[in-house]
Amino acid sequence: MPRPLKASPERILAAAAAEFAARGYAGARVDRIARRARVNKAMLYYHFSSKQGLYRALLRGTFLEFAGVLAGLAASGEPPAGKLDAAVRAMVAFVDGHAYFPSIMLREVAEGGTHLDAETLDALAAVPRAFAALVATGREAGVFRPVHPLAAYFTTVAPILMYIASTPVRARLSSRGLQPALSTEAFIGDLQHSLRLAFAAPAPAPRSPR
Amino acid sequence: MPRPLKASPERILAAAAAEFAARGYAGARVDRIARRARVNKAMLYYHFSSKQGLYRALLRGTFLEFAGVLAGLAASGEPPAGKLDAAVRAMVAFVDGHAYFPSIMLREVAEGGTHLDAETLDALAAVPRAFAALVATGREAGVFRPVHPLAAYFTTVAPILMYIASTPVRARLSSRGLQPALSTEAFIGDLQHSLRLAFAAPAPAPRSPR
DNA sequence: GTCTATACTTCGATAGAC
DNA sequence: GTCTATCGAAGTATAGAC
Repeated sequence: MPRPLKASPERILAAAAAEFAARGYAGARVDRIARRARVNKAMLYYHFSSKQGLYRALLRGTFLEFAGVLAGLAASGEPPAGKLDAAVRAMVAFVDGHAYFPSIMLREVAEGGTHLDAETLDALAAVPRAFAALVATGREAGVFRPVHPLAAYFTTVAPILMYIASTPVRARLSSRGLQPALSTEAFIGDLQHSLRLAFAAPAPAPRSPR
Repeated sequence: MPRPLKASPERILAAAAAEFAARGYAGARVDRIARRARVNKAMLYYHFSSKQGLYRALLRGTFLEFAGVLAGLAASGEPPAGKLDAAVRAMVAFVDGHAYFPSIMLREVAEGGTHLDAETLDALAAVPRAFAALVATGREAGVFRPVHPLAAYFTTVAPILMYIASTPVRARLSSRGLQPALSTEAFIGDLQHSLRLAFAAPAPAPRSPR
């Protein structure tokens, strides 16, 4: 294996992820990305042709990977309530390996998808679609109430993204005594509990009470 | 009233809100803000001294206003479950008058609060604090289960912010047939329903069943 | 308070040698 | 595939007259 670490394109993508997450598309500097990736700017443009091309390549790959994880869960044999818990866990786990994901997702939503082309939009759409498939199995099994799949998606994903992405702000607020602390484990537990209750089909009324 | 419309500082704030929401802090252009506000750049700097100063002034005011709305709800005499519904409605209504709010909030979270000074952080912290007060009244009344107030805050606010801010992306996805439509009314109804179930204290087991 | 004109800086992108 | 050097555009901010 003569290749020392990672090849240039991968190193560039990793550096771009950190930079875009921390500063946003407009705030990101191509020079900084190149420096972090230990390549020069010309190399970066050689592989990705523009700042925009680099951004889209990064997001397309990330969206598809994330959607793949959710699709795997939806197709698993577990009972639906367990799939929901697993989805929450899986999203948090995904973020462990892709620390830049929440920030970039939040930013792109806020930006209205301005920087995305058709191909990247397709990849983005795969994420809620995979989650909807998961919810559908619960509805078909009669254990979830009839929530709109997209409403369920936002109710599940948005708190996770915002909680994780807000870690630095929450740390600042906590250290200044402006906000109580909340550990990831406690948050995940609370959220899983909330979602189970939120989506559960109402217990059927007993046939003859009393 | 000789003054034609709004005074310069207010027009500048309004223009800044639109620009920062659409493009983010780094993407926002002082020239564009000045042009939209129908003042020149020098005027803008005269009133707000810097791009950063303008941004902070805008956010501080918005955070305090939003926190004020929630604090008013928490202090109302309504039953807690009704306060929760009202909080969801109030957040959506707030956004109607402050269309820029969701994008800016999402962006600032993603950015880690980098652009905020102590004073603006104080204003930001007032928002979850007001919501926690609302949740506390429900817990004290015994009708909410013991969720962490901050977890409840994220579970409530994040879906609303993301749903609203994602309107442009969702429109693009819907029009390309990549995603089902979801009206604001349907979303709000689903979310209110979900949150009522999610936070409700479990019904006490009947003393002597059968 | 309001304007025009401009100084100074930084950024995305490329040319061209190796 | 990799580098150095650099160009032109665009950005924040200010000077100075009114």
